[in-house]
Amino acid sequence: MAYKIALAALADPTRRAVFERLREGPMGVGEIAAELPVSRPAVSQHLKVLKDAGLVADEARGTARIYRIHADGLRELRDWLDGFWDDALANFKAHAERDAEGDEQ
Amino acid sequence: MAYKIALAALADPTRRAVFERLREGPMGVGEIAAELPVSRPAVSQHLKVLKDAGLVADEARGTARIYRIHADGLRELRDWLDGFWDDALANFKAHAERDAEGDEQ
DNA sequence: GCTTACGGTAAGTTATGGCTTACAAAATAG
DNA sequence: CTATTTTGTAAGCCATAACTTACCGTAAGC
Repeated sequence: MAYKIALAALADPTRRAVFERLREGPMGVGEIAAELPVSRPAVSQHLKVLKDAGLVADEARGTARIYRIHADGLRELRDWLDGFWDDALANFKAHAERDAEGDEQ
Repeated sequence: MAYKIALAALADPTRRAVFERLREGPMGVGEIAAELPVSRPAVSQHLKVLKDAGLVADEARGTARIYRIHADGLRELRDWLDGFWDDALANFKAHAERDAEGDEQ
């Protein structure tokens, strides 16, 4: 069910840039915003969405708030995608076999 | 690069419903729209987006046009997601080790 | 030939959401 | 205790995009 929220969260380019920034490791909000073409509040709003999607986790560190990539949201997205992957392969196989049958007739 | 388009395509609930409808197998536009709460032109527009994302493929069948799930878009999305998955695990592991170090001091 | 069925496209409307500026809250420094 | 740093939140603006109705093209059937 949460894969829907994760998909919506990762669809926005800026939000995806925030997410990819955390690939380098955990860091604070200002640090993320420093190399992005949007304001710090915008980054804060994006992080809220990513957190609700289970894609990032945060931790208080003094007055700062350190964000890092969280695996839960990624797992839900991966599981949903794998289901489609299997269906797509089965679908392709069935389609190929149906075509082969048609050729024989 | 195309995973971005695939993400944006699958973010919309209605478009995802169209896509999931094709899980049952290839079918025409009207057949898809029949059990969805939107008009047939809306479905047609969604299918165009899904096709541009490499998520579906179409085939002329008389006056009808049969759509089916296409594996290419799914593969790009899966590959991108797997990269994040690996990084997230490494990130988690490094974080856990750093915490353990901190406890020993 | 004309009609019917099926689908793509155009134009216009409306709602969603991403961005900015301004402000408030909380923890550290001095 | 005051000032500074860091972040979250509110209000408002504006662009995007999802949907509808209306129309056009195309293939089959009588």
